[in-house]
Amino acid sequence: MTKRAPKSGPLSPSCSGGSSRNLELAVKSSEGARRSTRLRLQPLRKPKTSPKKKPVKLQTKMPKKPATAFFFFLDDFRKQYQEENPDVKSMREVIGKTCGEKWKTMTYEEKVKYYDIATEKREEFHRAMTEYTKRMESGAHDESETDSDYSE
DNA sequence: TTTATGATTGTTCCC
DNA sequence: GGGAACAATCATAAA
Repeated sequence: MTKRAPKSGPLSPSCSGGSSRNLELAVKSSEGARRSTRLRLQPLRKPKTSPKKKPVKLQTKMPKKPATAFFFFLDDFRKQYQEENPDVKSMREVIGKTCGEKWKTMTYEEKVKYYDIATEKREEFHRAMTEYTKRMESGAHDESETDSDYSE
């Protein structure tokens, strides 16, 4: 267990009239950006034999994957938890489980604001990736560029 | 000093 | 369709 949970849909967007539009948008935009993302998400993937951790910086210019709704909730939850439990230092052990459990008990209406944020971020991510892909195809993937990025 | 670990769910991609 | 990787965070451990 503890592996990745089966793909249980993040609640049907049609369940609520709240920001279902955003969710629809996300679906549409992802469909369009899918091809583009594939171009640059490929190098993002590490070989299966690689350790679990991220390669730190494969391509600094590459936009990172946007956080999911759960992650935005996690961020909120973490701050709140820190305020309520300033003595608890082993947050990494508690937050994950506690937040996960609470997430499951939350209603769609409670979650929808986080889905909203995640959707916006995802759209930004897709736009950034489209731009990035264009630059790559234009031959703008200069190594010195990634380096100079630091020396701004 | 630097990097990996763990714990969670959602999203995305490849096979 | 399903499996796998990666996204954030951060105290702690290990190299």
